[in-house]
Amino acid sequence: MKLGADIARTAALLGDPARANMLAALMGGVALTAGELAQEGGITAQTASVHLARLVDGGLVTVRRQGRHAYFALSGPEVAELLEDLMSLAARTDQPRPRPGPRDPGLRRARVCYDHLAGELGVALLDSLTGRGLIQDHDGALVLTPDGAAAMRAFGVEPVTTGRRPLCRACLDWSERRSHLAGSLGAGVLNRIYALGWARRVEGSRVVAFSAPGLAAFERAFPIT
Amino acid sequence: MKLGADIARTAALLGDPARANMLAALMGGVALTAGELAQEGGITAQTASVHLARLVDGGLVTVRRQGRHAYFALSGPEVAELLEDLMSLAARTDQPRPRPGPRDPGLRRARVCYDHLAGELGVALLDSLTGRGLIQDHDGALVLTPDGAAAMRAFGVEPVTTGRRPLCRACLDWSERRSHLAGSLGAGVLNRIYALGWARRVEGSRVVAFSAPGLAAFERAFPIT
DNA sequence: GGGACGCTTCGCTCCCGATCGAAGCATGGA
DNA sequence: TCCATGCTTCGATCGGGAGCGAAGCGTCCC
Repeated sequence: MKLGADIARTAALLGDPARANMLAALMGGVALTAGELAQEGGITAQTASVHLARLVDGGLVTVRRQGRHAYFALSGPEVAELLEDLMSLAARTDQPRPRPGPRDPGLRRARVCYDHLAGELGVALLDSLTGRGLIQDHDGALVLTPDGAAAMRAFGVEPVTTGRRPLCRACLDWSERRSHLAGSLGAGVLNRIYALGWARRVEGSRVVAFSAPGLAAFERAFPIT
Repeated sequence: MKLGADIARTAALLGDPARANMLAALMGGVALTAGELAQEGGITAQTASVHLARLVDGGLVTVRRQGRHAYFALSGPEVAELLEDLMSLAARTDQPRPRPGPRDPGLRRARVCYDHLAGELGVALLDSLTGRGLIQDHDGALVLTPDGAAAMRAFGVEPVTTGRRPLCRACLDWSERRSHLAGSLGAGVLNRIYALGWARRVEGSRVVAFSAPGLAAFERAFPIT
């Protein structure tokens, strides 16, 4: 049975703490340079270089070289989802839970999960959409209703499915233990939130910082019924 | 950023070839003894014992001791899905594809994916259900229609959602590169197929062997439209 | 009870790979 | 042109853990 070798080769890439930390940092969705990732992993630049080469070789990460910098990013949403699943499973597993979620209140409140909104506000977003019948939740399978498509267009997001990526997808929120909205629609909503100026990314962190009026507008647009 | 440590700890468990092979063997859905798993992993009993203890400790595998035997099984469908995702990602990654799927024709034809049907027939099953409007596929999110629920009851499967597990779920078929039906409904259908005597498990393998009349009945029950 | 069998624990060896210092090699700016 | 910066390659060290032989321990069967 050589079947497990494929699993092992990929899983081993995720099994090193330094690499896992670098990948976790990349879940912010932005590309980072080798130096930044070395710092994230708590290792020197030489070591990081070797690790990153292996991640690229394994297809988990893509690299784009610009001048004397090398920018690394996750190779796609599937990788981010795999990492999220691993975190979920690891959290479920730890009976003596050493860390019931991010300690940082900002991270718990609203953060980026690859390219969509996670945390309390991410869960609230999906709750609002399902509560108003704009998205139907069939046992974890999310379906955008016609009303929902109209509402999304009114909000400024065109509900189109890009490539093989699902339009809606339930992503288990690692801190909230409930689902938030992923998929291309989730990415579109977050982009729209940026475009409307309701929130912005905090430099060097996964935190999404809402302004006071932005938060009010968000709660008006996605009320909890 | 100690966040990656959780990922690494769990992923490292999957990153060893011997452990990965044992887990792959457990994807057949049946519990196996430590000795059988040692053989699957290509290692001695002592080494397997250590590996299995770590898998149990990591929450990926459960153990049930009966007499002088110890039966091991995956701790749940999430683990099987994680393994399937890893295989998918590894297959996508390998540009010079050394193995475009299982070489065994029986495995390609019909096999067990934890507790539901995979392979050509598994894909055909879902194709039939979606083609006849019994299941709607919204970008990978599967929804059983009222007609579908009636058809399932007529077939002898009660479409109930058990616990937190989704009723329908699209599971990317590793050999076919298309989706087949997972979730509790997928498990129910396979159980019904066994109960009807259409097919049976091949001892010590993931192959599901259909009898000639069983295959004919299957194709009559789930016709390709 | 005695022996066979299955799993686990102990002790030891050995190898892979993670790590870093130092050097090499590009790019960009002065 | 010369230096600073960022990334990569080379060489060497070192530790964790995978592996097995041997022994221990519980269970089943005669």
